[in-house]
Amino acid sequence: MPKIGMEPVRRRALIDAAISAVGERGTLNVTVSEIASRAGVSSALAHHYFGPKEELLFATMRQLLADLGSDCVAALKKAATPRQRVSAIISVNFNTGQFREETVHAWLAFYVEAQNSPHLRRLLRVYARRLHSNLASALADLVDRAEAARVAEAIAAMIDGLYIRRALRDGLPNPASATALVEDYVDAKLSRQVTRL
Amino acid sequence: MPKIGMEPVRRRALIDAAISAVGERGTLNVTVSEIASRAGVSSALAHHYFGPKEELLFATMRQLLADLGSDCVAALKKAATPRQRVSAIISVNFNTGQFREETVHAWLAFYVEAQNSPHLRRLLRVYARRLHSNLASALADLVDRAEAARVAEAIAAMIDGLYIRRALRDGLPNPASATALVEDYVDAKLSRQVTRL
DNA sequence: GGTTATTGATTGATCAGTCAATAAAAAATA
DNA sequence: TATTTTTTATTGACTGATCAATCAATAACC
Repeated sequence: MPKIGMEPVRRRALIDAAISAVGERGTLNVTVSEIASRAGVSSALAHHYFGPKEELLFATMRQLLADLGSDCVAALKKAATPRQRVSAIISVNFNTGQFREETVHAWLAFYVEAQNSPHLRRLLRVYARRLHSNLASALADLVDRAEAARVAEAIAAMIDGLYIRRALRDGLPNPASATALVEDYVDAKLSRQVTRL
Repeated sequence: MPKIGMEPVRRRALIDAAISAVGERGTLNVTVSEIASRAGVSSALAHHYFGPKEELLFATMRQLLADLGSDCVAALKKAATPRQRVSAIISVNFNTGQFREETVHAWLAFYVEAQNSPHLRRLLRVYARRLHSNLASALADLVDRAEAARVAEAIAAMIDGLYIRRALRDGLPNPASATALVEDYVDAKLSRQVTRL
């Protein structure tokens, strides 16, 4: 059976399995066996490729971040104006795969685990900073720099908060209304400022 | 040694110990022994009073909610105008014991656990609904009803989001700036509306 | 013959939950 | 009042389950 070159295939399968297992259960308290069996392999193989369980979870988090990152890059590429760039970032968070129930639960689980694990914490901070800087740089063209930083923080908080509420109430804030809520905030803020473009 | 009438004392001590254990570790994955020893008793006693671990955690969550609730009632009592009532609610979330690092971590942990436990989910939903209705009723005097509901949702999301970010970055959004951010949003929204009061 | 893929079986640790035993307070009974 | 009985408080020791991690063994590849 051993076909060679299996390593990348298995790694990816295990990570995908981990995402779906964590997402479905809503917690990082999933067993290695559970993940492995979803990926169609034994738990021993999971350890063979990833070593300790933590390592597999780190890889999973990195994958989640990478997915969001590439969605974000793609969305920004299509945006022509600064205001559109802001909308693109908001939209990515609510309208791509990110806002699926499963993914939302996984994100939340990782957020909590980051409290314990400096490594996970660092990964999440990278995401938070990138989100913030993307927003702030788009906003910097629309309002003054200090205000841009503040608005970016508020938008980011609203996005995170809507994720939590999405996870809690069963699917209540749907993508469209979540997007509308954040956009409305942006409009409210921008309408009081002199736009530079 | 057995002094009678210990039950309420021990229950309270165990709940307090649970809050601080969960808060410090940032996860509900604390052992009954850990909680019990913080409370100065054996794990067997914890089981004696609360039965299964879950029950102790439910009681802990209920305590957290009750604390927030009474802080909220107290703050609302001092508010004279609708606008002040909105501010009071915002301020409670950021300026009382609620925004301490420990408490924030505990909240987050409970949020995640609620994904698995319908019972916890119900408890949290009560909190979310109360927050929303408090906000919406205050806002209903300032903007039209539909808009009030939307703004309330946005404020609630921002509050939750700032909690997450507070938990993630080490203490970055301090109470004052968190409050300012939300207040600024409220002002931005209200300034575009005809106030009725 | 060395490398890669794969697993079943095993080990060791951790924990939730139980239980029998101890002791003091309170209640019942003599 | 003196005694026995019941109730309440408390724990150490134990049990059973769960799981992460290891390892030796098997087999295909090159």
